[in-house]
Amino acid sequence: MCARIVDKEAKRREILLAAMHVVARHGIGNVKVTNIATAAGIGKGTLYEYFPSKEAIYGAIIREYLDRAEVVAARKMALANSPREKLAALLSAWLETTAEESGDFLRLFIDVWSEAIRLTSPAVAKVFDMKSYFHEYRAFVASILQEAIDGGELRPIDTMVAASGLLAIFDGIMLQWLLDRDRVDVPKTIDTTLDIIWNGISKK
Amino acid sequence: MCARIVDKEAKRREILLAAMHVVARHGIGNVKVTNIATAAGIGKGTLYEYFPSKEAIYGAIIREYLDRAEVVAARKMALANSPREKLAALLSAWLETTAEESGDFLRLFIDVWSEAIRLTSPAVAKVFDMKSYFHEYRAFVASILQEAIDGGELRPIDTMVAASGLLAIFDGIMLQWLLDRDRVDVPKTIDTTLDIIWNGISKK
Amino acid sequence: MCARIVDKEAKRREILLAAMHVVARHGIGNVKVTNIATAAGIGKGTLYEYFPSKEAIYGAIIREYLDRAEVVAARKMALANSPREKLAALLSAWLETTAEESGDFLRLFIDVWSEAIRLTSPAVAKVFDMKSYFHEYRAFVASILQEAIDGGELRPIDTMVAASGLLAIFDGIMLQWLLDRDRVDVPKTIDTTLDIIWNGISKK
Amino acid sequence: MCARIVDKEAKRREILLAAMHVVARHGIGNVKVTNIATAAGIGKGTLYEYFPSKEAIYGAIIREYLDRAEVVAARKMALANSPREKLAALLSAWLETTAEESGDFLRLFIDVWSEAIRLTSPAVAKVFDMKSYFHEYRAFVASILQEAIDGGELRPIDTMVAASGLLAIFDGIMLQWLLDRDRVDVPKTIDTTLDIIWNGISKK
DNA sequence: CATGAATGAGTCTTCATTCAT
DNA sequence: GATGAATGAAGACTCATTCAT
Repeated sequence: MCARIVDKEAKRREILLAAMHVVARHGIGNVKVTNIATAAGIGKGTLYEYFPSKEAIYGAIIREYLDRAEVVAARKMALANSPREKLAALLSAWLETTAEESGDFLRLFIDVWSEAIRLTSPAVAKVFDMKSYFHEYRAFVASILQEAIDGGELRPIDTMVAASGLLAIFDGIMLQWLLDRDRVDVPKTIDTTLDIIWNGISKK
Repeated sequence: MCARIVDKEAKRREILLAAMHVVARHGIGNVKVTNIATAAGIGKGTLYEYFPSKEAIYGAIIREYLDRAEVVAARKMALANSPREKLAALLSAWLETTAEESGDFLRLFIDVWSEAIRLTSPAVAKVFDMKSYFHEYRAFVASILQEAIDGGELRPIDTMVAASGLLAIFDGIMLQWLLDRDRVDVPKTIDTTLDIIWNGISKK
Repeated sequence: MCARIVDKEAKRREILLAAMHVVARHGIGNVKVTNIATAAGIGKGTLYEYFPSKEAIYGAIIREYLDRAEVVAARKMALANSPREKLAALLSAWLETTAEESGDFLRLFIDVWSEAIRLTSPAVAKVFDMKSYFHEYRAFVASILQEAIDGGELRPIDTMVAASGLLAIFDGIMLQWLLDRDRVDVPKTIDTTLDIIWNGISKK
Repeated sequence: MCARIVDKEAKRREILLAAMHVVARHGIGNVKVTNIATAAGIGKGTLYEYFPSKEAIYGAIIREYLDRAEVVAARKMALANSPREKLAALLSAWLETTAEESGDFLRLFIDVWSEAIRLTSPAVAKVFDMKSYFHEYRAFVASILQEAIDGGELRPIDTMVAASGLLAIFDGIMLQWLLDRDRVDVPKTIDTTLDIIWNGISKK
């Protein structure tokens, strides 16, 4: 008696975006389904028409967050002309995505990690395999480094290890920013550190 | 004057250690007081004889974790003869502390960060000011770098930024290890990365 | 827009009435939320959809009790033609209200006082200021006495003091009834006592 | 191994007095056994050497409170020369007892009533039968009135009813005082009301 | 399709009582 | 006799999920 034609997929996305905002603002541990429903402008029950559980929403949020970063990265990397620029593109893509919404997604960042670590959550695990995801990511960064080594730009090093270090820089700085937004100049820190590292492994 | 004799301080510590294990294993968000009590081999009510609340236990855990790292760091740094060695001492102190207890404290690591971020929790905030703590830590690392610069070993750089980068690398690597213990070789990664960085900012 | 239709206000009242019975029967200090929920024929959680806390229920009960008395009193006083009748109307209004529900509210009576005293309970205090309430009540009774004095029916006395005495008699008799329902004939006691008092302050 | 010779009865009384203070100060519902033990300067466990339960302490407190009033009343009544004076002696005895300890026992008063009403508490019921107690008290007051009637001082009335009214005055005024200590002048109110009543039932 | 009222399992916390020393 | 550490039953409250409308 209350029918309404709706593009399920579009609405699902709408809800997801609302959920992202709520999670970003309140932290993944403090979000109630009511908050999300209200933010999405729908009833609590409707939420369960689009997501099987709260956990599933979390999974989708993480997925979305990572997807966004990937899209931005792809766009930026398309414009990069050297391995050095590619790396900078990659890191700044993450930075931008995380800094979106005036930094509210920053909270999401740590929560992504929290969830990533607790592999106990099956609903999140179902969405995708974080472990593999990050491993592949590391391998990708390593391949960029390898490219630079092959090009004679960098001296031969363990690329996987260096890749870890590089990604670590980003992750770690995000953490610091999260804790103390006023005192950490993220772009500058990333830039300087990347410079240092690049210099450290450059051939000459 | 003839009551059961108990070293309250010792028992408190015992409970704390049990709690650390439980938190490390289950994650700070999934711990129930019952778990802790059971792990400590005591009744639920007894817990409250030693800690005013669950939150207070969390605060004490974080305090303990950081204290341990500090003690180890102090010991290691006493043996260091150069800024380079001091830095290595510092980083490996964190590494060791985090890796203690067959790696269970690793999980604690991310939870420390999680808690650090949710400044909403007053019981934890009361224990100490995380923000200041990490700022001072960064300043300390910066002073080591400055020492190296003054000694002519490193070229002049923004030491605070470089300190951020260094700590970030460490934190980030921990995160990666946390996610994928098998594929990330932490000591090697830290060592290699530190090498790279040192090389990157060395004078020559 | 097609949810279960419920008159929240009506249901709230329904729950309140159930709560009143439970409190009247068990005494305000021995009531568990489960009792109230069961009595109201709802789940524990549902209670909290209508009242923010147990304390708030108490506040609402007290409010309800006093409101009832006031309504009855207003009705009765509208029919009173003399100060003497007004007083009788007032006292019997309290009597009737308290004796309602086959005397169960009698117990409520003492609990109202108990709660009134423990001003520590903010949830109850928020509902209304007991102190002022009873002061105004006393003043109202005093004004009736003053009316009788002005009309030459009573000799001049300290009306506030006499009002205190009058209300005290009523309260005290209720207490006695509460303790020993069989041996205290409330209407008769009130009537006789009011007669005595009126006689005691009548001009002639 | 920790023997100590103690006059059990004296110590029991000591504890009781401490308990009275605590209950008077905090209200019967907010007292913890720890409070009482601390106030009595003994350990929690020791309490149970002298009283079988918390409830039993309450019973003893009520008993003590009533006993005190009785002692004072007996002393005062011995000096009274007329029924009128006897009644005044009786009421003022209660007043003084209740007003003891700068009014802290006032709280005890309402709690005595509360307990009296909840005949559910067997531990208190065991100490004495409140119902009979108050009935006998009423009968005693009635006998004083009868004496005055016999003496030709008062006109013949239902003495039990009048006794109820008289006691009610005291109880009710205590309640009012409890609620609003500043605005109720207890001695004056009792005096005035007694005057009124006496006048109301005096022969001429 | 949409809803939000209803729910009860699950939490933290309190505190009277016990009992080993 | 004295103690206070230990306890667990009990109670207020939360919230993800369901389902009647």
